[in-house]
Amino acid sequence: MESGGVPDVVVLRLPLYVRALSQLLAAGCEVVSSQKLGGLLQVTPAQIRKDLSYFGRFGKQGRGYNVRFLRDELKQILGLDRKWHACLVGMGFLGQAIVNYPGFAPEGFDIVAAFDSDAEMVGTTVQGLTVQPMGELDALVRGGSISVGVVAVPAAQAQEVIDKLVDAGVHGILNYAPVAPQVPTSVVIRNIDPVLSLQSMTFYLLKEAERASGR
Amino acid sequence: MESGGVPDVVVLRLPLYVRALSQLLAAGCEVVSSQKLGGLLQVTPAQIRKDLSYFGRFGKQGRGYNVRFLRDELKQILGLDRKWHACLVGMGFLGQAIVNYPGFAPEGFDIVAAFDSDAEMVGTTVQGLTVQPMGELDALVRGGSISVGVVAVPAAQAQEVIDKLVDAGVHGILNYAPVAPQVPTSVVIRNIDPVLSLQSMTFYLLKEAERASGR
DNA sequence: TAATGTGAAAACCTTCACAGCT
DNA sequence: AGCTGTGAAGGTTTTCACATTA
Repeated sequence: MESGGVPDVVVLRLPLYVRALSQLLAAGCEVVSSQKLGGLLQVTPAQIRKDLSYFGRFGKQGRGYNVRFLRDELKQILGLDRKWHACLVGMGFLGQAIVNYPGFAPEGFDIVAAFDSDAEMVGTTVQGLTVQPMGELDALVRGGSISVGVVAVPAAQAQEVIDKLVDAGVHGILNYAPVAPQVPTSVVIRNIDPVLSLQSMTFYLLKEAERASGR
Repeated sequence: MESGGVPDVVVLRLPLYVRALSQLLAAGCEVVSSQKLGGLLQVTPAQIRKDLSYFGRFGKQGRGYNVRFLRDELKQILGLDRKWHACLVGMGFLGQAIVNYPGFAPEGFDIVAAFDSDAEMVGTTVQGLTVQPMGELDALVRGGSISVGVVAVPAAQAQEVIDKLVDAGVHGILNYAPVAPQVPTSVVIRNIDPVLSLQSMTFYLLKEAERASGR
C-alpha cells in the first residue's frame, strides 16, 4: 500500500519515532540527532532522515531535532492529536483482556461500545462497558463516531463480523482472530497474531540450533 | 534480516501458507494451485511460487500442489513439526490472558513455566502453571528445554527482563511490552503491539476522512 | 564543526512471461 | 490444456555521500 506518495513502510515506522521521542522528552532530553534516535530504535540515521523528509523539514542542520516539536508534528501527521472511538466485538477471554488493557486510552483510543453474540454475555458489564447484542452493532456504528472495530471473536466467525463492521461504516479494523481477512481496499486492517509471529521465529531458532550443534 | 539466502519477508509469509493449507485440508481439498491459494490470502500466485522456490520444488506442473504434502513440508521447514517450550514473564492481566489463550498449544507452543517479580503473585496457579519468583528464571531456563521467552511485564521493566532471558539462554522472544527492545543479533524477537498498529492505521483513516468530506 | 536534507546508487523484493513438464 | 519453476525486468526501499546550513 502507498498513500499520498508516502510508502507504507514509512508510515509503519512513524509511531515508533513518536514513542521514542516521548520517552526522550520524559527523560528531559530536548534535542536529538537522527543518529541518537536511530540508536534507540535500531534504525539507521539515514532512514530516519529520509522518512521524515516525506513530510517536511523538521530539523536544524548542525543541531538535530527539537524533541517536543518533532513529536507533536508526527502525532499530528498520524492523527494522534485527537481521540479515536472504537468498538469491540467478542467479549470472551481475549475481549476482556483487550478492554482491560491500559495501553489504549492514554494514546487516545477509546473503546466506547462492546458486542457479543452470546446471550449469556449480553448485558454484563466489563470495565464500565455494557455488552450489547450483535443486532445493535449496525445502528450504533452507523449513527455514532466509531471509526475502528476491534475483532476478538473465534476464527470461524471473524470474517462474518468483519463484513458487518465494514457494512456499518467502520474504516479501520484491528483483528485478533487467526485468519486472513478480506476487506475492501478502502478499509485499513491490522492483524495481531502472536502464533504467526512465533511460527516465523522458529525458522531462525532451528538455524541457531544447527549452528550450535553441528555445522 | 536474511538467513541462508532466504529473505526475511518470505519466512514471514510461510506460516500464512501453512494455515491456509490446513484450512483447505480440513475442507477436504487435496490439491491447490498457486492461483487459488493466492486468492485465499490476497497474495499473487507468482509470489507464492517464488517463495516456495527458495526451499525446493513442491508442485506438479499442470496440476498444482498436493495440499497435505506442501503443508507438511512447510511445517518442517519452519520447525513446526515439533514442540517448542516457552516461559512467560509477568503474570498480570496480560500474562493471564496469554496463558489462557487457547491458540498456542494446538500449534505446538507450550508455556511450561511462569515468573513474576510480585511476591503476591508468586505461588499462585493459573491454568495449571505455578508462578515462580524471578530468581528461579535463570536456573530453569538454563537447565531445561525452554527456548522462547514471552514478555508480559510493564514497559519500564521490559528491557531488564529481556536481558535476563537472553542471559539465561533463550533464543527467541515474544515481546508484548510497548518498547523497542535491544537484543543480540543471535536472538530473534517479535513484538506484539496493538497500539503501534492502531497508530499507523489512523494515518490512513485521516486521509479517508479527508476524501469523504472535502478534498 | 556538526548534523540535516536529498539526489543518486545500491540492495532488495515483486511481478512478468515463458520454457518445460504432466 | 494447465500450472509450475525461474531467469529477467520492473519497482520499491534502503543506504550512501555530500552540498548546505546553523
